[in-house]
Amino acid sequence: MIVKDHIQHILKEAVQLAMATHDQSFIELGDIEIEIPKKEEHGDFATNFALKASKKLGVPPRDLAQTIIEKIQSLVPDATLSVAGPGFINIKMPSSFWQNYILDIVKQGQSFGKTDYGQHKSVNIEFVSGNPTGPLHIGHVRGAVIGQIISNILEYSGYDVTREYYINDAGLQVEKLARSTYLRYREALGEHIEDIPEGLYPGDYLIQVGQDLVQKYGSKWLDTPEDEWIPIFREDAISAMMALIKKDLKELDIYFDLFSSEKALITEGKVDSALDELLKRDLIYTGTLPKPQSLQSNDDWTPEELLLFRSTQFGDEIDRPLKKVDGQLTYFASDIAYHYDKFMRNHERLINIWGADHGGYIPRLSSAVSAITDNKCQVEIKTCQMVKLTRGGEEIKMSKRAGTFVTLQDLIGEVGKDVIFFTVATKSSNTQFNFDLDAVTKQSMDNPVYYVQYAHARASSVLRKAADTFDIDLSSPDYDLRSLKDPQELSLIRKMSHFTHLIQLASEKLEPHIITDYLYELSSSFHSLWNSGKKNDELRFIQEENLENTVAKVLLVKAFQTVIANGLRCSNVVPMDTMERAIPVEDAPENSIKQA
RNA sequence: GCGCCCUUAGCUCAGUUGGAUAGAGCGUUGGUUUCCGGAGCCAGAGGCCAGAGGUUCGAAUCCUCUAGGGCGCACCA
Repeated sequence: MIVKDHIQHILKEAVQLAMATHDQSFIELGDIEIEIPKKEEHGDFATNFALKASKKLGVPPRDLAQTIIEKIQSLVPDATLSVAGPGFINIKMPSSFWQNYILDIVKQGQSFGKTDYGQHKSVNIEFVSGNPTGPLHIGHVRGAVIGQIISNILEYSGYDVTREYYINDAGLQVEKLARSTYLRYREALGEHIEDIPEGLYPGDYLIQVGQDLVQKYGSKWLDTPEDEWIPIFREDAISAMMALIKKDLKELDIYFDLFSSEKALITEGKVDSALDELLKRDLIYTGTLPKPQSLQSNDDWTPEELLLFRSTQFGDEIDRPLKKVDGQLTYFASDIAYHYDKFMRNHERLINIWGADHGGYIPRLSSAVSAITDNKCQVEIKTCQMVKLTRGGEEIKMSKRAGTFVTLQDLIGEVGKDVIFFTVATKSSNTQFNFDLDAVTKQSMDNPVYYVQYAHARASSVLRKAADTFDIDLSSPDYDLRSLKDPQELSLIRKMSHFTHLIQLASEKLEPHIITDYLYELSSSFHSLWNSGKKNDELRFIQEENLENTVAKVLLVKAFQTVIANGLRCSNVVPMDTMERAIPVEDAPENSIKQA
């Protein structure tokens, strides 16, 4: 049960009773919103309903609020209610309500926070999808983190989630990969290769692949024509690159349910049949594009006949090509087929996590998906801005051309997976932000993820100590929780209760930072309560002379630990029972990320 | 030139879909160890929410314009 929903239910009933009192026939008043006040003086829950409805009903807001309050009181006799300010209704639940709530949390354990809000709808989420032309790098990190956490959150919210990686293994880029690999192959056979030509992939990671191919084939391909070795080298290089990428993903604790191949889509004829579908709907024609606006008026421009999709019918600026002049399919064409394929696999929601640099591509794809699925499916595309990597205020530039990019491996080596996840997730995905290496390495002690981990470890420590000191049986059905009456304790429980609806909120907005921010705040309340135990013995968790109180406190700590652990798991961070695994500053690895 | 996104404390960012006195961390100033882990806690300073209009009981949030930054604008994926 989500507490907020429960309260909303009660409020709804109270409003209906109040309407009768005011002699109003039913009027459409919209949703009754419950909010959790920022200030605790404003109670556990609040609603602005009276403010919103007063005009329609012709009753002053405070009067209306008073009537509603009386009705709520009759439904929940032991709640404390008040009218505040211009007409807010503040609701404060009795201590016993919160005390009993921790039993719910402890009982649910790892399931606490899960709901069936998503009704087991099938969601497909596609993310990372880096080209199979090299290892993952800093440009992929945000999509990886956001996609993975959103997947976790959606699962918690009761969706059936399929994590999918789309491999762009057709087209020009993988051909360039094949050519680059061929050069490394010749190099491994003793030939001196000056420089990897402009436009090919110069990265060192292909050296090993070249050597492996010599092991596999010997000098067999040295003097053969291009069209014989290209397919071989393409396949072998792609699988080598995917092995690298999968290794990167494994280190981030990201596992995909499915890797889909663009090439397979084409060879299986799925692209052709998707285009047929669009043709049936009269959305494809052969025509010419207008002159691009980015060209100057005196630039050369020869219009060409192309196969086009009528994306202008859906608000796009121009119609978009499905085939190139030479008759080859465009990436767009196979992307339509790919999304159609996902739809045909019975996914009800299609989510894509993209870099902001693909923003211009959204209108054409979403219009194509709407068209081909007859509006049964709307693709949801979440873009995230690039992460700017800085050290000491200086930006670390990357250049694919020069091969000077920061790999994900470098980043993991320097700051660790948990730090990456938490740091990236804490920012809302559509803002630009600086990932400052100094801030997360030199001062790693102050890093938010350790703060949260420390709270979890502290809770674990209390539970260990309690088990050593007392023989506590937490399975006994009767607890006296009345000693949990301090405002700090009740406030902590209240915050724990927010977890479930924040998971839902995060799953609606597709925003991981809602969870990581929450974990930080919850941890802060716990650390604060802990320290209050220094001054006030009654707040100490373990009270050697008072078993009854200790049991209550231990349950509180257990509940707290449960919520933090669940939240960390959502954030793809493994909860720690001790802090030993954290990297001390002096043992941190040497800086492997150099200024370009 | 056109389109999308962004602008909140010195720095990095929140702000519960229009609510109550705009909040955290870092940095800074001061305090805090008899103790279940001090990687913690408590207090202070720091704001014209980029700027100007508008919408209404009420705006950081919605609309218009302006300034600054990011991204995109051919058949490359």
